[in-house]
Amino acid sequence: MPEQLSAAAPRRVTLKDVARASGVTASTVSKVVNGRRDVGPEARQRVLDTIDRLGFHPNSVARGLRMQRSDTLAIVTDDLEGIFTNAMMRGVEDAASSAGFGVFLCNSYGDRDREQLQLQRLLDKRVDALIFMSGNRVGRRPEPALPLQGTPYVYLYEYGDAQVSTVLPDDVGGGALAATHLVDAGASRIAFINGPREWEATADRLHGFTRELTALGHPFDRSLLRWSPSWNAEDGYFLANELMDIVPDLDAIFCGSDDLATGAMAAVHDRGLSIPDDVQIVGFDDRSLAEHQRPPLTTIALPLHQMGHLAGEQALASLERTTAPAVFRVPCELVVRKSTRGG
Amino acid sequence: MPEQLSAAAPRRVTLKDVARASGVTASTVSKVVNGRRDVGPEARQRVLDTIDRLGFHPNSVARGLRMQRSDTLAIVTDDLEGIFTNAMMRGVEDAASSAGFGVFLCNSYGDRDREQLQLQRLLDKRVDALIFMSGNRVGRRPEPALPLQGTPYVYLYEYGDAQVSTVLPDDVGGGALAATHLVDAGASRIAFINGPREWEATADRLHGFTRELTALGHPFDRSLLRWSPSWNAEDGYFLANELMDIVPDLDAIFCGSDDLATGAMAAVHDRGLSIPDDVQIVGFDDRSLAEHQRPPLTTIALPLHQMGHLAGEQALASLERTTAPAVFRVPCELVVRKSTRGG
DNA sequence: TTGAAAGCGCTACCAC
DNA sequence: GTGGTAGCGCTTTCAA
Repeated sequence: MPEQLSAAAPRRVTLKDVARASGVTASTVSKVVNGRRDVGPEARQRVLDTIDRLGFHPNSVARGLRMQRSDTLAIVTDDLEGIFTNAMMRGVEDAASSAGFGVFLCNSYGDRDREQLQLQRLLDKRVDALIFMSGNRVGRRPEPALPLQGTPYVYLYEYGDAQVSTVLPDDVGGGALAATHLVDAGASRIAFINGPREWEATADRLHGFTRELTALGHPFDRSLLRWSPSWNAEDGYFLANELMDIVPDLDAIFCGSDDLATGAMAAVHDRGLSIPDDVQIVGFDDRSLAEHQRPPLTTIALPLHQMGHLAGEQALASLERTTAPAVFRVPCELVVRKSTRGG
Repeated sequence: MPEQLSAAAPRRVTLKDVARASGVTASTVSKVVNGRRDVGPEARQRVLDTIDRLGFHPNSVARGLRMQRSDTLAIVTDDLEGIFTNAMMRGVEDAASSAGFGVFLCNSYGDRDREQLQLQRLLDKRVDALIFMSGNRVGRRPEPALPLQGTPYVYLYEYGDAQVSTVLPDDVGGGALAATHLVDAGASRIAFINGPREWEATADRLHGFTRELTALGHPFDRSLLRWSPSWNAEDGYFLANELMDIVPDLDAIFCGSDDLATGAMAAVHDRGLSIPDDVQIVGFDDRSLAEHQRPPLTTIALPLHQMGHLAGEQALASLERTTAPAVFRVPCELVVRKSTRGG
């Protein structure tokens, strides 16, 4: 009977195959594969050659069973289609990949039952660590929907009350960045269209913004602050108009999102004013739409990739159980384009 | 010595624990867990109770080793941050999740060496099937960077020359949809700002568009066709202006992307014309920016979630090795908003 | 330096 | 119906 009848799924070569073919036992091959030093040079070479010749690759499942670790991370998110999730996931994947880890992707849709189901599956698969990532909000999240049996986890773009490592953008610093830039660019009557009050980030940004303005000798005129009910362009348009009605000599608007900024720019245009000559605009987020505005929008970039990367690293680090949990505030970055005079 | 010194990572309960605690052997427990019928009712009940009491969950790694299957899919993409990847991934995750499968995420950055590395890891982890997903283009891709050892795979939003199941949007139908809608809406001088020539999709859309127009008794005037060098708003703006210069009585523009349409709308506005009263605009893709345009943009929605879902299902189906590979064209959908008079 | 043996947690075959 | 046994592919003592 021919051994390889179906070429489709040939039996994969195992440790034992290598052992047999190089005239040693499985133990020795295992040692070679794992870089142990207690193997004779000639035996090692023979094994190495055979591995190459046979194209042997260790079965991770078997190794995982034996080692009680799977070299696998998981991202569980409440919104796989959130506008920021992509970039963060790429960061996580980068970090995991560099360490030889795989990453599972789970979407809970923010539903607790679903999260529970997903978590149980992940625990059954023995993932080594979890990353809870929020897609559409920054805010406190409840405990994981399931006791995690000692599996370590970190929060990314969200936080809980547990003793858990947490990765967030530095919103305070982001606000300060906008303030510095606008003052540098010669603005003196500066308004702030902030995002919705419910979002923790908005308080932080306001704080950073006003504090920095004060430090720079341009204390913020609170009457020029607006809390937008949403992050959308429509509200940016409306609020910018409202501001310009009240203060005709307004010369700069800092917006809590690129969408708000887009609306604000439309409002400025509609009055026949020029950006940045009459009014300078700064956005927040650095979504792709920012650079395609006319003029291209100066904005504060959320460090999404770095945040994801850091979360991945922290998840990995948690496996060593050596470091204490911490909260990380990743610096935002000022991206100067044409809607301000700076740069 | 206390058994549970570290509460952090208690030993997990195994099949054997359940067996012991219910006075049967592992075999019997296994049968119960797997819903076998050859177990006595009272034994079954006892086992079930114990499972519940102890909180037993089968170890997937062990099961995977034994069964030679991991209940795991993998997505390998060349662009994790592509504007369409999110939605497709969610579709895949939905399909996988419903079947109790997990999904690995891999980013090759379009780099062949990286893809090779990733694929090898996935094979080592014994994933059951792969989904190759393109993030930023529709086009022929080379063979997988590694012989897949019989692991089945499908293409999503890209295709190769192999005998491989492939999931693509129905671009021909999408073009036709736009034609029908515009004619219904009373347009008679219709232009088409198509995407770049290199993209396979653009030829398909043009074909569907013109064929349908002809069928409707409004043959397409080829002089009103433009091939944009990019998908961006800038080019949409420029080309729309060019078209309006040449044909003053233009009353509709079909654009190959929502970004192109955004540019076209700006051009129309700049001339003091009204949308949709003077000129109707239809986009393509249905990205989130579409519904926030002023007026909100009528567009042809790419069925990204459905495509991902279908790809997931096909990957799952390929495990049964019963169906022949096929290429699927998932219908686009007309989303009527305010930039056209239809609806 | 090498290998025999045990075992990670599970399923399946085949007696009883 | 039930359980003993073997084994999935690997790592790790421990003895030789």
